[in-house]
Amino acid sequence: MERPEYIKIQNLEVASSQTCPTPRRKKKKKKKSNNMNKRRFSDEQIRSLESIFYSSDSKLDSRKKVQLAAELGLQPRQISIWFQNRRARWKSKQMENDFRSLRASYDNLASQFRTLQEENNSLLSQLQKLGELVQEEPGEGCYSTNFGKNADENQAKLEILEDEPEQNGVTYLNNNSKTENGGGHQATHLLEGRSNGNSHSEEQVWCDFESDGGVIFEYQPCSSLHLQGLSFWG
DNA sequence: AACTTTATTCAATTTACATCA
DNA sequence: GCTGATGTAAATTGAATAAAG
Repeated sequence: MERPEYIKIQNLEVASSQTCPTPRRKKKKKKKSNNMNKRRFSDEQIRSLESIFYSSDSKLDSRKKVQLAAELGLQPRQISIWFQNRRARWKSKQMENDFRSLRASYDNLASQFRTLQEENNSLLSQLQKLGELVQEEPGEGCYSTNFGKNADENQAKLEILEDEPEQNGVTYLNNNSKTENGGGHQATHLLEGRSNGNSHSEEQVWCDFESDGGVIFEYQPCSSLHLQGLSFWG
């Protein structure tokens, strides 16, 4: 397919009255050897173009283009090019704004995440203290089991509780987790990790918030939230 | 339906000019 | 005042797409 033959602006005679430098710019300079005579549009021309750009939703039909070109003393092709470049500038500005807004919501989300993480740590610590209290004062009741002696023993006791919850007077929360483990198993993991002093169980639950300069956001046990690859600023 | 022509758009790039250190 | 670096707007290029004949 043959490309249409456009008028070459560089070969046009553009009178200095049609396009002129803005007042604050100092007057200069002899043109270069290739006869290119490129001048910035005047403030008045830019004002008109801008106003049409916003009022016509950034597009211009050909009749309006010819009319505008006549009004501003420009070639229709120059009008087309100006709109084209203006759309590109607008798009790039739009992307900047989108980026700023996305970053703000990310920062907000990250801050909430840290708060929840601290809350979680605090609750785990309370849970451990409660476990220790129960161990010191054994009595009758649904939690009369001795936790904390060793991991194997705890695991065995918890499995019995999970297998026959009703008989043991224990109600497990079922959060419809999509993970293979149910809520009872999560409780097992938490207690197991705490009781044998193994901090790795917590690492199974929470992965590192920041790694390799990028950010991975992954909370596995209770939801399927995965925000990965949000490393668009370095 | 398949083709050519014409017109338009966009992304990427080049060019000319203004400004500043 | 000259010069090189830099930023920006105007213009070009090449590809894609759509409408009309």
